[in-house]
Amino acid sequence: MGRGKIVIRRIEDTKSRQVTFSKRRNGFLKKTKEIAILCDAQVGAIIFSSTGKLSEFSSTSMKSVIQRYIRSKEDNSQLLNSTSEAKLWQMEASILKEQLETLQVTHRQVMGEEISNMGLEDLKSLENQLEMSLRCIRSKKDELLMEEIQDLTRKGSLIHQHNIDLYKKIYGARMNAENYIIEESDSRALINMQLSQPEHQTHGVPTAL
Amino acid sequence: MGRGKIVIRRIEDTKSRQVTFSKRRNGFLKKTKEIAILCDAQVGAIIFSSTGKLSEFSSTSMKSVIQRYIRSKEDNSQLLNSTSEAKLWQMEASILKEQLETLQVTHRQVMGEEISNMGLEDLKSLENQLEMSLRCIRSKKDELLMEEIQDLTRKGSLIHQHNIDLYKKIYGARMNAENYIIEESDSRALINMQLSQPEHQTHGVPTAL
DNA sequence: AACTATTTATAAGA
DNA sequence: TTCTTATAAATAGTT
Repeated sequence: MGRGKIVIRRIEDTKSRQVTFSKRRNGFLKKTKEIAILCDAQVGAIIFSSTGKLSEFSSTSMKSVIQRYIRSKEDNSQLLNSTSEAKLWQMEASILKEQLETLQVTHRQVMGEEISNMGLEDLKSLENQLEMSLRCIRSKKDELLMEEIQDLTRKGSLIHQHNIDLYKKIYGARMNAENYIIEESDSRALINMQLSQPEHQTHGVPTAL
Repeated sequence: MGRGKIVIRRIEDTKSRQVTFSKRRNGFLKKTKEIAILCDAQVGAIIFSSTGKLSEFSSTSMKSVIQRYIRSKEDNSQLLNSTSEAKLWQMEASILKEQLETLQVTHRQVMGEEISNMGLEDLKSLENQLEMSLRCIRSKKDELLMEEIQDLTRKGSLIHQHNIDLYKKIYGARMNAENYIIEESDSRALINMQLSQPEHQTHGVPTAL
């Protein structure tokens, strides 16, 4: 939708983030109006830019949209006094939020982002940890590949056996040693063709049978 | 943006209004997500179809968007009664919980744990991602190491220069070429001793000065 | 803010 | 609802 394809991830450069924001905000608000009019829908859209500026559109009043929204979320469980219930959920939410934020930072670091402020020791231990993970993951991957290979080998043997049986049926007792050897090599070629279908990236796992 | 141009007015035919709604709703929610991610904006979008079905997207929790919206309107923050309040906090908690759990699973996978149920493709892409992270982290580490080396080199030069000055003071004009060379080599040895203090694991970064 | 080459969304049809 | 395809619209990169 522009000169080049982009991936949807946070634009790091502040300037271009703001430019993109104001372009897309226009498009977004336009789309919001259009769906409201075309489809006779009740919409409310609220958007705060990263600099904190508010933009909004609502087909009816924003208040009515929000109130309808809240009503639609209400179910029929009213056990606690709603004020204390609110407080309890609020506490729960704040705990969860904190956990989430901590984990998000860790995760970004593990993904190699947001490492500018990390010290040498932290980087070293992160590196070691990732190396360990990578070893686990590769070994699991190799395990799966080996399983697949074994599976294919088993299938190959079955096909091979089947071929031998077929040849026996065709040539019966007349089959001599010379014929058998020739035909066996042909049936092996067939098996190998069938086995070559799944494409693998190998990691020291021999694909040859 | 389609086989033909349309004018933005209510689609009278109920059937095609609904079809258009569900197509445009997808696009709308997609755009909402994109602007939130790309531009680091806080967005909330609420949309009721003409049949009354609710769809929504919010970058943070809808509650927090609505609350920020209400605050930004700078007046009666008593738009919500405590029942709605409780409901919104409950929603917030459940969203956070879900996010946390998802991220926890991802994180354990990245750490090479809980990979038993992963498929080959997922393992491959995880492996690639970790390799990329590792490259980022190592390059950051190397950068820090290089800085440290430069710093030490600078300090070393200063010490060296200081030594030369001391020798000059001691021997003054009497200093001959032979002496100077011997003493200089001694002062280099001293510098090298001081530089060898921090223990590094090297990654293609030469430690030799 | 404008321009424009591209990508993306989607209207119409199946 | 989902897919396909021709076309309109949005927008990324550039000026």
